Amino acid sequence: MRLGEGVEWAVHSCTLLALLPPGTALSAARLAEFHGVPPAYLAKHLQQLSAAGIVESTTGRKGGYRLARPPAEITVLDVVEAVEGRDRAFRCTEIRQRGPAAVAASQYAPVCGIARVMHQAEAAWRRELKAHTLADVVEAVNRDVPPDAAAKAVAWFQEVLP
Amino acid sequence: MRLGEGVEWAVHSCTLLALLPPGTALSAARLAEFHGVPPAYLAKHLQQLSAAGIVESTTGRKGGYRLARPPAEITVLDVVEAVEGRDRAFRCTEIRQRGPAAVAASQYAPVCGIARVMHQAEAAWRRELKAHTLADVVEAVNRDVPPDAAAKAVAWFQEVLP
DNA sequence: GTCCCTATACTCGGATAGCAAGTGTCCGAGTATAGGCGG
DNA sequence: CCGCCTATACTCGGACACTTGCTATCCGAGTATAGGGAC
Repeated sequence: MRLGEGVEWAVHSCTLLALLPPGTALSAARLAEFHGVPPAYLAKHLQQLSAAGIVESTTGRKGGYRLARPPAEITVLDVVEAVEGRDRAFRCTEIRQRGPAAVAASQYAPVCGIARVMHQAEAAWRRELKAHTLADVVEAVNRDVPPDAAAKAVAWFQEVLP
Repeated sequence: MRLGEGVEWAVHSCTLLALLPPGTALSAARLAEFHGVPPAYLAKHLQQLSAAGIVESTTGRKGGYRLARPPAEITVLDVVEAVEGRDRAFRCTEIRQRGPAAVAASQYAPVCGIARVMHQAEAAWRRELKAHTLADVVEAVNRDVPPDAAAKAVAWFQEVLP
């Protein structure tokens, strides 16, 4: 099981967007520059966040991305699902209904006992991600970020913002 | 995020092996036949289970696979990790230490706040899988399996076992 | 009848192709801006 | 000096290659078995 790099980039980008002053926006190129990742590829994931309604995009000269809702109303699960999709990681192919012991489909219980366990585990994973909002993440980052890095970030903000 | 089909096959196969009379074994070909899956590919995953010490293999004419431990001492997590690997799904690439706000590596907190959330969620997933043993799965399957399918399975057992 | 030997058939294990999805990149359509021009 | 218009530069969005890992398969090494033969 593997999560794509885009998940990490998306959560970091949303965290940065949460720190933006109201009324301002950051372009995909700026976000990529700040995180040291390929601009074109990050743009792809920002499009997914935009399609999911998590960020809003404004085109034109001073355009860019900004959060579509307050950070406290965006969960980490929202961001992860926007990038990684809403499909389940474990896909039951109903192999219990195949082979020499198979009977009519109507005879089987609605969900396979094995799939039930896997789905319970995934539900726990989602529940944990849903319990943390972007506001929580911002708070944690503000508490852990090195003072020097924070100062550099503020300087960079003042440089790139109008 | 996607789990490979092998996970489903492996758990089902282990469940079937848990129902075997002591002293008997099932070959990869028989397991594949019972589940209606490609024999050669299932064999690959059975090899992984064998390497992980979950099943034991005996070669030769009446050889095959059998559980290496009692079903109550094998968790679903053991099986999943054997097939899917023990690596974390979320891999933190430390992008917080890149870009214009980067400072010396020693300044940063040991784990990124974002990675911590992702790891907590994965820990919840693992905890849930670890809470269910093969014995639990066998019990659930015994409760849910259609009576006709159980009868067919017993007949198939008597046909293929010596 | 019993024991031993050999040939066999079946087993696992690793090495080998094919394909889908994630990864990475590019260019075109559209828009708010900035400057110049006219009034 | 003020307002309008146009050209510009910058933005997003979707369409196009490439690499990694999952999917699928095959063949070779090794062994317990089953049968036959000798004693």
